[in-house]
Amino acid sequence: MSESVHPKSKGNAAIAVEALRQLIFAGDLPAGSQHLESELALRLGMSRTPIREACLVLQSQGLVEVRARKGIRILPIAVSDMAEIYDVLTALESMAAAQAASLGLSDDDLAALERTIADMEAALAAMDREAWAAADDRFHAELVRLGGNSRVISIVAMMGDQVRRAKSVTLYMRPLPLKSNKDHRGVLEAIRDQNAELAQSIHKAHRIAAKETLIALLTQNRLHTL
Amino acid sequence: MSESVHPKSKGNAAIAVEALRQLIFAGDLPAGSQHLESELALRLGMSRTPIREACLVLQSQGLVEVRARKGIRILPIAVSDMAEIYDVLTALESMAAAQAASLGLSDDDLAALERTIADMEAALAAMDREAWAAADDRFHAELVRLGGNSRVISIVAMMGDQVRRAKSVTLYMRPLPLKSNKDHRGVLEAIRDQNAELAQSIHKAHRIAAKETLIALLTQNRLHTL
DNA sequence: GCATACATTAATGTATACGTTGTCAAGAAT
DNA sequence: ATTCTTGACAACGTATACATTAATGTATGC
Repeated sequence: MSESVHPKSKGNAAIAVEALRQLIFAGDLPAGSQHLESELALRLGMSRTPIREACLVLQSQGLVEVRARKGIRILPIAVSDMAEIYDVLTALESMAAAQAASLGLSDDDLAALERTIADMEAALAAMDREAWAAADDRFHAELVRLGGNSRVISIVAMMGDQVRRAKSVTLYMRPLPLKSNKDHRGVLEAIRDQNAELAQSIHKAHRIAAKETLIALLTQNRLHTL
Repeated sequence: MSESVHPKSKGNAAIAVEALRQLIFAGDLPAGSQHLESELALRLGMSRTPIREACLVLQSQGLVEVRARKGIRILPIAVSDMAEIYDVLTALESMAAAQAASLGLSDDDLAALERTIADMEAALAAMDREAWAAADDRFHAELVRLGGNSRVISIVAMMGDQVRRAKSVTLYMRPLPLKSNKDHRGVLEAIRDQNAELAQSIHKAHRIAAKETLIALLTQNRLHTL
């Protein structure tokens, strides 16, 4: 018996996690809004049990807060939260860059990273901001992957989800980040040269600049919460 | 019906999280062992529902792994895991030290940190390893608290739980860490002097040394998993 | 008129029953 | 003898019914 073509092997709880994440990112569940378990259960066409489990997962990822008898609250992201997140990313990614450099990676290992940079350059040339942001995300994810620390990878992945919300808001507010790619290439070269110190310092400076740019944009535009 | 005298205000799920954590740390649920939900439910005198939720929480904290139809598996901590954890702690705590230094904290704010150092010195004088380890934990927790980044605080708290397991094993293998306190005092002084760079570099070196000591002990004693 | 105490109610937390699915073993076929 | 098939079982995943609890509204007393 052919099952459906879709891999149904995911349980309803996993589906709920994905669906709720989508709803949050799409703005269907606005930041600060509160929702009852039964409401979400009805909306997703399943019972409360998988909804509860999904909310626990999302809570552990810092996206929502479950409060007894007050419903599930979509956590707003304040400017101070973005500052905290960027600081964590700065520390962990810089370390990952240094460790990647000291691993003596082959050009083959670095191919994926190089491709993300090429993609960013192509996106810049086409002035395609969405494509640039997507490639930039891949660059950071690939960088920590090369670092080889699985805990860093998962922490960065989680926070990356939250950063995406803020970046999507500010994406069309700022000039095209032409300078940014110089940093990316610099990090790549330093890793290729096994220069850990340089890789770390370039990436750290890059992240700090990105943080200040983002925070300046958010405060200037009175975007206190996202 | 007087139920128990215990404060019932915590839900059963929260109780289960705490109880399971205790069982894991006490070794009643050995690393690598697998346990059915119904077994744990019976053992803690509650139904499967709060047990399931507790296991999800513990899984998000990296203590266990839930595998369908295979039971809850207590994750063993390999030496490579400890290396990863220490690297993360090094990066985040060093940043916290730097940020604490740049905040211009008053002596009052630093009192708690200073007390943990005093406690460590007292424990060393009494050659009380357990007390020293407890005070050392408090030192690191207090340091990141002063850093003021709530995400760093929670990440460090989570990983601290896992480090405790490894430290308890090696606690009586190594010489008393007499040199360690020089570092702690150095970090405190640097924070008081608002010397961010110095605070960061001292703490970073301290953590790297601690990592190498621990890993050397674990490998020498063939403790591949904990 | 205001405050306090109590009743109501609505939403979460928990238990349990049921469906679903992977595992494991026993048996047959090659 | 080994391997493949098949079927029963056992554990999880989900739904639902129930208990618990906190918030809200109402009534009463001061």
